[in-house]
Amino acid sequence: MRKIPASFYDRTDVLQIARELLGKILVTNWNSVITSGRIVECEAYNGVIDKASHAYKGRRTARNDVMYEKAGTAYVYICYGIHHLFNVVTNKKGIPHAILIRAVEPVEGISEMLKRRNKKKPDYSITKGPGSLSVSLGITVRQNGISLQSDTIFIADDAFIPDKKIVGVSPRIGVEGSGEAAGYPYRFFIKGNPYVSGRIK
DNA sequence: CGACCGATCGTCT
DNA sequence: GACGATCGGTCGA
Repeated sequence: MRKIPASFYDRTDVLQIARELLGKILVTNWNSVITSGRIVECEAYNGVIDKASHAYKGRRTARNDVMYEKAGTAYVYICYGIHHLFNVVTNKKGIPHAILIRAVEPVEGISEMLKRRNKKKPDYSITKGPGSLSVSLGITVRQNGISLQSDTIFIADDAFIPDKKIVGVSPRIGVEGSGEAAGYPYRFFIKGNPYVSGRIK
């Protein structure tokens, strides 16, 4: 199990990177409390030409500034006032590509996740959906802008690669208002995995 | 299990 | 002043 190198994120094809993120392991380590989960669902946001992206038409504000950072930076923002959504920045500095991690399957630290979620027993909702996984892994906007080469939050590769046959592709969730972009097949997920959010599994 | 709906507040217009 | 890259509870089947 090794930390994914910066070169993994520093590529031009955000769709390809999103596809390859499936099966990788998102790890957080706060004061030696480790929680991790295997990525089973993510969505690509294709920069300035993607109407569903925060950086559509080169939009740049205090919130999305980190999208223009170098590849392998964490972009975390608040949605609906309560939910912290974790994204990975890709491509060269100045090109605002990002991938939203939407769901993971718990690997390590499940009892800690239960504490953070205020639950007694594990169920599939514990890391299903971007807001939920952030609570379980202890991710908040405090991590916005930090490097995924750090030791507190990173993505690891344990050489597991999902078979092509079990990788599903669909339009993204929650972007109905984005015109044509709403239909783009930019969501990737592991078919049949119970932690995958949304309707299409 | 699906459909619906209210919560909640930072961000941008 | 309106609107989210959402969630969890409730209701009905």
